[in-house]
Amino acid sequence: MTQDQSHQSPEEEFRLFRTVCKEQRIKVTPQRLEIFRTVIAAYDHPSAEDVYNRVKDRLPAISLDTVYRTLATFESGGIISRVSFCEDKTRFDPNRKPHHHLFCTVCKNLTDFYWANFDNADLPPEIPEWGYPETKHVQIRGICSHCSRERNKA
Amino acid sequence: MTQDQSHQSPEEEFRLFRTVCKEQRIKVTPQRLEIFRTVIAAYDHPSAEDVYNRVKDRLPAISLDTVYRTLATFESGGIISRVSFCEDKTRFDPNRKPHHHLFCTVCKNLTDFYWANFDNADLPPEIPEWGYPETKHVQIRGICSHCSRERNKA
DNA sequence: CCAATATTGAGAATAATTACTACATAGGAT
DNA sequence: ATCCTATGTAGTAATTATTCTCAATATTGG
Repeated sequence: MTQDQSHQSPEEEFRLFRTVCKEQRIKVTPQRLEIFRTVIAAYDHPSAEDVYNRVKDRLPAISLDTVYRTLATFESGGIISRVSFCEDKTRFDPNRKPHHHLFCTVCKNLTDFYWANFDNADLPPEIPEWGYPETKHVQIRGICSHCSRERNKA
Repeated sequence: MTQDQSHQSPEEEFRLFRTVCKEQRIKVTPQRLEIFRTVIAAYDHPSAEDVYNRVKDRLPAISLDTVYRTLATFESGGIISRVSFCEDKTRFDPNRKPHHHLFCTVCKNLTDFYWANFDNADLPPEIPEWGYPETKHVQIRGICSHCSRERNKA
């Protein structure tokens, strides 16, 4: 619902990016910077190809593979996460706060939501038996209000 | 955890299958019967290719495409569901009870679990604003006890 | 500034899934 | 029970997302 990605000045953004690169021990390259900017500012859970198309405006020579590789790097550094339950492509998510997902099966839009009660709830007793959970996510699929209205028109 | 797929006699299985086909208005074919049997009895969330390999023992001429199409048919008829958040292939799930998933990121095994408290909990108030939910699932990723033990040996 | 090393772009490769087509078959009408 | 037609099937080819290879290039610690 609320999607308050941090929109900061280019200088701040660049400083943040340098810090991140230092932490992850990866080199600062123009490609990575643009991908970082793009994905951090994205509100719509873009796919790798979406990111590629947006970045191409500023770096026309960039390759799709670089985007894939960079997103994977950012993912393993914990800067973004990967959402793969949508029907087709993998999509990327810069939201670092604990959150959950609403997926509209008609327009394929993905929306974040927060649910503190769930986050704090005790897991069922069989989980510790199973092993060691690292992440827990709720995924709600349905039809968003917009698509539902469109559908009722027809 | 507990995976009590109904293991019934072949005759019962066949009767059930005929009923299902009648309901869905699809033809009874040997291919569909074998796929039905296989997937209903599966305890491990098989991929389309897994199902294909199992069915081939009984129907050596079957094509992978038929398996894909049949699984899609069964899915739209609500007989099985599709789990696509695993890293690679889509996997299929014959469990019709409300349930959730544990995914081991090491061995890629997928385990069902039940959580009535979650199923009955009220959703956060922003959901009705968003639209009309149809399904809600919890997905827990982590390391299962078995893999954790293996890892500690090394 | 330079050398060591990581990263990139281009195109090819891989893997999962779907489309197409000609033939076969199930099952309702007769 | 048999015929007819819609539907399903196998085989092959296409598509789509993603990853690999490798030579050329860029980055950064010293």
